[in-house]
Amino acid sequence: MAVTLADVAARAGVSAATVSRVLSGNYPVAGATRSRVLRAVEELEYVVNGPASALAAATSDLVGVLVNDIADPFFGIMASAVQSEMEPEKAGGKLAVVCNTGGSPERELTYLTLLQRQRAAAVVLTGSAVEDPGHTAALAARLRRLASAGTRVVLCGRPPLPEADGGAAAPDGEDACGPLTVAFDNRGGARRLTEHLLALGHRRIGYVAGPAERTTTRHRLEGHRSALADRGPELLAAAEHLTVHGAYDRSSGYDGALELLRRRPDLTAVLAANDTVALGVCAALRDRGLRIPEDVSVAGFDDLPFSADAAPALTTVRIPLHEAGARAGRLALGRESAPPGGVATVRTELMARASTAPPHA
Amino acid sequence: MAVTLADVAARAGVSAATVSRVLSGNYPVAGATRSRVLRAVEELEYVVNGPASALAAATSDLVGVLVNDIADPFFGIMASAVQSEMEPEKAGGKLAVVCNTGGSPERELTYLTLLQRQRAAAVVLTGSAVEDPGHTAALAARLRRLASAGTRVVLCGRPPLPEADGGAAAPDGEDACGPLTVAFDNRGGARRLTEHLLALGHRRIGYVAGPAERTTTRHRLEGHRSALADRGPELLAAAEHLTVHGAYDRSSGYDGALELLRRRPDLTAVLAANDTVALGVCAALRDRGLRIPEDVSVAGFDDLPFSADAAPALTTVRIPLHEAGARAGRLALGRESAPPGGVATVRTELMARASTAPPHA
DNA sequence: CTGTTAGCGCTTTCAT
DNA sequence: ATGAAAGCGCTAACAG
Repeated sequence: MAVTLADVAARAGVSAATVSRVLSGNYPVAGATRSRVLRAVEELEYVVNGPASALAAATSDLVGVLVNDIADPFFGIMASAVQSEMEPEKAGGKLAVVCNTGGSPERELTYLTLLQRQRAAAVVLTGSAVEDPGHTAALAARLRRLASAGTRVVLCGRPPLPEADGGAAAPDGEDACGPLTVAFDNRGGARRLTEHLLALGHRRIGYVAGPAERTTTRHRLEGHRSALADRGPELLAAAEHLTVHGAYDRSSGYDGALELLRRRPDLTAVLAANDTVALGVCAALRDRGLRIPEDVSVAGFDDLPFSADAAPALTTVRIPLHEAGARAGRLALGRESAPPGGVATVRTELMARASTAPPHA
Repeated sequence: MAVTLADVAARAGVSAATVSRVLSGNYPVAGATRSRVLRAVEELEYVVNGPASALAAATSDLVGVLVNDIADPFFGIMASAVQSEMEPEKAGGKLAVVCNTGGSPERELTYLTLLQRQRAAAVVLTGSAVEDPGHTAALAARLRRLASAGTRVVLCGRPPLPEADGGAAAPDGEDACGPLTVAFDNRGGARRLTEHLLALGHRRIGYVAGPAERTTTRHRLEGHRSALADRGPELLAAAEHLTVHGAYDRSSGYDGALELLRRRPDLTAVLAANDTVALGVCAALRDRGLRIPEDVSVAGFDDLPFSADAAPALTTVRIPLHEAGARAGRLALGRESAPPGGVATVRTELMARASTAPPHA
């Protein structure tokens, strides 16, 4: 039915092997032959049969990128950065495909199985991990199997897998190093952000956190609290009551801010889990008749494109998402050597803008 | 190296054929045998070799989703809706993978080739098409080849392919119907939006349009102008001077609004290519000291999640992106019958909110 | 530099 | 209901 390698070979008057060599370009072929083959390919509109070549070569050119929420630019930026390294037009180029887990651990596992089934060349897992022991174990097992099947595994924006402690399987000669990781300094960023607020004079700071069970949520919260703790134990003590949890979306920010205001109407600042949440916080404050930053300061996290020109411009913590994604992509392709220890931590940077100011009272 | 079907067969004491039948579930197998096989699969942690099965069966379970900008929720919402119909956990389930073209026609073609190489079960093209004759022809050819190779092709959020007129190839018995299409009523939406502004009393309405060569841009602009034309030729005549083009992003909105203000400082309303652009327009207006909607009304298009609780809430045109994406997904799977004529047009709905009001003067 | 020859792991008639 | 056997289209030694 479809045109095959053999058809091209026949047309060009060469053997199938020669056509294969021309197409993969990793073997010397005479110039004249090569162009004859290329012409036949053109004329026949031949397109390689991916599955057949993957089967024969025992590798495929698929690279999977798992994201928690494909509708969130946080992930979109990373995913597009990963793809930007793939060069799909080139001969050895890979096809980066993004898979949307929706934040569901089961779906994450499902996609990993599917990618293993496709014998993907690499997989990049982006975004925070769920901290459930059962899931962590299942995930680690899956990733180990992927790795041992020759698929490169890279973590981007999530912490390295916890050490496989316990007397499970002894390291059997294999190099037992976990997947390569591009981690974000969420803790340090959150810490500097809170210090910024503290330096401005704020003492009653609300925190609208992300989902409780995710690593990113925990790290940002820890950074926040460590800054508080340094300032005085009473601030830390009050923090629990000034923290609410929600999803990483706008409505959690809205609801969270309202809840915080109910608990402490004299709040002078609100920190949000991320920029999207921060926008929800702003909306709630505004609806309550509070001005930003005159009455309440607000800050986000991530520095997504819309943050800089929100009204007022949002103070936030910049994560170089594009750079991180691109690096993860290069690691996935093996085009960049592994960082020492397998973990690269990317810096985060405080972006102090108009949404934070000294408290009024 | 990896566990194969044969290993499972050996372990279960059956033939490879039986294991295959159990796994694909489309053939009667005795209950006892079946569970024995399943147990062997479990014990061996067997994962099907996708390429091998795709080669043998001449089909794969990949479904490609092409998007213009993966960092834009407009596409993210559609892509996630398409994926939501795939049931990757089920036996016959597909693996939906999204490919980011970045709006580049070449890349669109590249991805289509790659997907054809993978023998994808279906491909869904989302978002506006570039209206370049050369590219349109190349695209149509590619899609035709895909379709003839058994890949289902669905268009979502873009108009049906132009009729292949001219004396090219005669319809040779094949049913010459183009790809299935889920189109948006951009024209009608834009028309109603402009009528809303006109009804409010606005007469000097700026328009920050999208990239000139895209179908979506053209359709929205046409809708806008047809409403203007109905109100009076002088309004239509002024429209040209009140239109600027830019990308579908926030900064084009910002720059576009500034440019419009330069041309007509007495503008009373600005229509934006989409909600993201509208936010940029708002920012520019605010920076110029203009209040929304007291001094200038602003409206967007798409009704993305953030629009409802922007400040002020954005008047816009709602497109049921999720429903559209889901429908495209079902069409791609053949789980829903084709609409009459192969084209389903989804309604758009005016969402009049706080960012539009009668002009002051 | 190019052709020959085996498979890669699975699905699918065709028997039984 | 199950097994045997013939490919699917390509790659990769191995010759020449």
